[in-house]
Amino acid sequence: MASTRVKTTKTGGATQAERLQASSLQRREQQRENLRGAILAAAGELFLEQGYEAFSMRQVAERIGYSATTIYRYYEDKDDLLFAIVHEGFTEFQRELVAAAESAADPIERMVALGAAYVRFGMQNPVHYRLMFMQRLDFVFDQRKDEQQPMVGSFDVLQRAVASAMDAGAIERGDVERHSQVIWALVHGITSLALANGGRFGPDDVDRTMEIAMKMMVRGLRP
Amino acid sequence: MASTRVKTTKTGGATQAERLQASSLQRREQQRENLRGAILAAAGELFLEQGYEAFSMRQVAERIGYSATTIYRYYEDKDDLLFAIVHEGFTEFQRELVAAAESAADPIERMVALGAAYVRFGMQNPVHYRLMFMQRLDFVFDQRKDEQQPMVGSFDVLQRAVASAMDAGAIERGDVERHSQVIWALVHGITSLALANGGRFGPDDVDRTMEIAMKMMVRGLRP
Amino acid sequence: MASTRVKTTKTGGATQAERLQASSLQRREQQRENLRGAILAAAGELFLEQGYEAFSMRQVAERIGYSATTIYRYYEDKDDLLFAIVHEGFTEFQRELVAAAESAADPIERMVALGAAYVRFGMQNPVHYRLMFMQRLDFVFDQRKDEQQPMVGSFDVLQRAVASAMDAGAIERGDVERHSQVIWALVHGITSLALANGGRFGPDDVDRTMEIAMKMMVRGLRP
Amino acid sequence: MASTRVKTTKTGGATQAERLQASSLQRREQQRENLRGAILAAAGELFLEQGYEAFSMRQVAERIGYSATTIYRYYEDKDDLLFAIVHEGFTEFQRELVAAAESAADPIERMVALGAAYVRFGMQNPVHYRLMFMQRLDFVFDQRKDEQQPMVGSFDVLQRAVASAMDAGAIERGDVERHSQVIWALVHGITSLALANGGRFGPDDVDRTMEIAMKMMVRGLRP
DNA sequence: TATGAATGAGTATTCATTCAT
DNA sequence: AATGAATGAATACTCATTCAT
Repeated sequence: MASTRVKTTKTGGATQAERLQASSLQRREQQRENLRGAILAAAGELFLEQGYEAFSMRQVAERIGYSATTIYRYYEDKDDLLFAIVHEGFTEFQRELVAAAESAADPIERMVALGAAYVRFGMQNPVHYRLMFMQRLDFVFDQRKDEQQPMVGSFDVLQRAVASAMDAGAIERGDVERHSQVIWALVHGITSLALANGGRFGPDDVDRTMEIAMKMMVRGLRP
Repeated sequence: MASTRVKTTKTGGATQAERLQASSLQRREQQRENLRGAILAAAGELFLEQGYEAFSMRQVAERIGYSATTIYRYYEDKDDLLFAIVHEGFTEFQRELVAAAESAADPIERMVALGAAYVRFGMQNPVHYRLMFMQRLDFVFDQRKDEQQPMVGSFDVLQRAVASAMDAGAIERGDVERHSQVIWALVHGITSLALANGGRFGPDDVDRTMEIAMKMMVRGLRP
Repeated sequence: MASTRVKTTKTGGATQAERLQASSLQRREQQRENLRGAILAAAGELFLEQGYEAFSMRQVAERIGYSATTIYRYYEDKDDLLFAIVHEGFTEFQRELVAAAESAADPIERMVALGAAYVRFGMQNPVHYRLMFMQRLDFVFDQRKDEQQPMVGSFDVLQRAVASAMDAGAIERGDVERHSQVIWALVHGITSLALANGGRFGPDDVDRTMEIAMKMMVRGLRP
Repeated sequence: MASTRVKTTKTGGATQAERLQASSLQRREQQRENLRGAILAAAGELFLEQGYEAFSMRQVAERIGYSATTIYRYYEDKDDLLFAIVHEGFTEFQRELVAAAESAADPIERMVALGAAYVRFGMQNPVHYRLMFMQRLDFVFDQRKDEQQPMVGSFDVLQRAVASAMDAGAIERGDVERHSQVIWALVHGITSLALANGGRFGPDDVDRTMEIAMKMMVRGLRP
């Protein structure tokens, strides 16, 4: 019935019909984004609780109280939904890396800050990290998806830091991409081992390990 | 016997039951006593061919020509069997690390040799590496399971190398375990990124990346 | 508009809804009035490409860039749409039979020409033939649906040829309808076996078989 | 418990254990064949009631009161089960053709008897006929399955009849296989049209049509 | 006139595991 | 020591169709 429509607006301007249509469209868009978001959120939760293997479309559907079919209106298939989670994760990841990069003016300090931010993200979002960097690393390198590519963007942040450190003479000159890979490998290694080690590898352990690692990195790359 | 009847009534594509019956004849050649070993071997092969997700008890059973039930006599459940594969992988891994460690007298060279051996193992046994270090890293730290612990043993090899390098004054003194972790993290990071990157990360790339990494490590840890 | 937002948040593989939206722009070119015709054409194509089992309303809708719901405005349900395809097929079928009938003045030659045209139609429109004469033969005899009945019309062409052959004394007198049925059965049998046999029954085989069949028919019906 | 075992046998001869094992095996075989048969029967019924499209593994399972999974112990997949139905049909079909062939000594009469038997089978087993000759004609020509091939066997019966009619000079000499195809096409055409026509094509109609068809065939092939 | 949203029912198939023998 | 039988639960995904707007 029209009752719901009346609620939304009532003031002058355009034709009533036009206003109705416009707001109706907007509402639909809103609803669509809402549900899309709700699915994503539910998927994230489920994934967090049950892990990669147990994650299933049906359970996501049940969690939001919609039929399983409905999900397919919003996400093409399971991979598409998982990809969305990964995408979300990388967006946040990139944000944190950028913030870290901006937090330090000194090239060396910036690199260290980036390393710390990387590991911190992993420790604070273990489920996402696992999905992003361990279970579905294929998404990261899969160019076909995602034009904005926060995956690549994240790596770029690191690469730029390395490049400017080289420019500043803070570290020895060399292949920027490859040096970045080495640093990435180092922090990724620490993070994934820490995550796997679960209980026995507390925040303190990570900090102390990182201290050694960063020191090694800085001294090892010095000109 | 009635058994032939079954064959005649049903032709063409074989039923599960029939496939079992057929392979049952073939299997007598196989050792009876070390059926446990045969299962493990078959499981390893299957795992290598199909990967973690596709690995299934039924297929292992079919491969050795025993009923699925039989496997449960030798391995408690799927995880138990997977653990055995991991264990086997670590045994080989340890062997290669030990060989690498023995190949070099100089403490620094030994550490570099260990790093190279680590990465080489990953590149040459990608399926096992993924299982051991990425998919089921939990096994590594799961003390309850393994008494001989080649997992821990492998790490010890590294730790000893680090310790003796410190003793020899080749690298700065410090917490041996933690330094070892950093090195492990570095090579693990490189290996897992290389594996994930699949096509775009050929042997040459790995070599070049390792060159930088090892150089950074050596210089970074120098007293 | 918010519509662009949808596009940006979600990238890569398109959702159902998005694919619809995209093709919706494209479709304006299409005729509005004879949307019914456009649907039919798309359905025909799809059916031809995918076959009976894979044919689905959703895919038809997607192909013309309208929502699935829209189709239901023009066709009651799936069967109704399929019936329309069959109807179309029979219209063409009748056209070809009529042409064949008119191509020969001699009564016997005309019957042979009809037989040849029948089989040719089947070989050249295998998908439609299967639908019309094998999968949904029920449509042919379903009086309720069609008023113009090109199905019946096609049969009439044959019946008239038989009748005039009888009148001319070219074939023995007898029950026209029944004689026509026999001839229809003969050519239908040949066509359907040829279609089913797929690869092994090439055009040459059909020709040679038809030669025998037509000769048998002609001699068998001679007064 | 042993109680069930005791029931089976109790008389002398071999070791008790041996006897037990033997009868136990036999019983199992029996049971296996029973269930296999029960599935096939249920599948046939279901198929008969619901038709090809609606036929599903789940429903077959439900009908016999077993879990869906169980069926897969006896039939590899849906096609395998359908094939079994077809096979069963062709076995009966061949039996009836052979009986018809043996019922007549005269070559011409034999051919007519075969034609009649063919059509009769179709009219009396419409569902099987449809599956065998219309829906899954691919099974008939699919060499890979079924070594005994009652499909091919059935056709051989006809071919032999044609060959001996030629030898006896009852029909004109010519390509046996092709002549057989024509005859097959004729009776298949009649049968499938009769089946499709459903109500309006009663047994009498079929008889009268066949009368004309057979007469045409006999006269048309006469030397 | 057209549509977006939603659904319920259904599909074949696979899996790890248990149990009585 | 080994097995055949059986199962329950689960999976992703597709379809025709309805309804309010």
